[in-house]
Amino acid sequence: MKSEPDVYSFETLLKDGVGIWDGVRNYQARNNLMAMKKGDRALFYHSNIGKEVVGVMEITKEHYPDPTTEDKRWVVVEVKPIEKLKKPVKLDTIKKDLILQNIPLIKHTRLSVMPLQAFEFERILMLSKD
DNA sequence: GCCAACGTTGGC
DNA sequence: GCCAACGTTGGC
Repeated sequence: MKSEPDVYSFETLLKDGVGIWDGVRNYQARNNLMAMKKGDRALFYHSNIGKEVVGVMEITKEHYPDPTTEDKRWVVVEVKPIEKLKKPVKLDTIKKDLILQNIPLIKHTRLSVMPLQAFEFERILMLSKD
């Protein structure tokens, strides 16, 4: 899940303790939000500034209508921070990694909420420990 | 239903 | 700050 850190950063989420993932206005990203189940894990990616995966989150509440718009098409989920990565995983590193060649972060750069296979998720965590 | 124009995202 | 990619809108 991507956020520009000057708008909403992982540090802010840590401070808040819980966050509402609002503002998604793209059908594909919306569908990915709706596929999330309580207890699912998600990675927090800082787009634009940093361009790196910085933390792990857990979905604490499944999708409901986005309170920031009247438009019924859009939804939010609620998340809480699980851990801050010791070493952020840079987009560069992900691009160079053979195991992560097919993740949407690389292929669909503009998509803000995207699914990961379990092995891809674990691989990113592994790269954060190097 | 097509497509040009336009707006937004995000990497560089 | 620029631009590529791509989604959306509106005229026809």
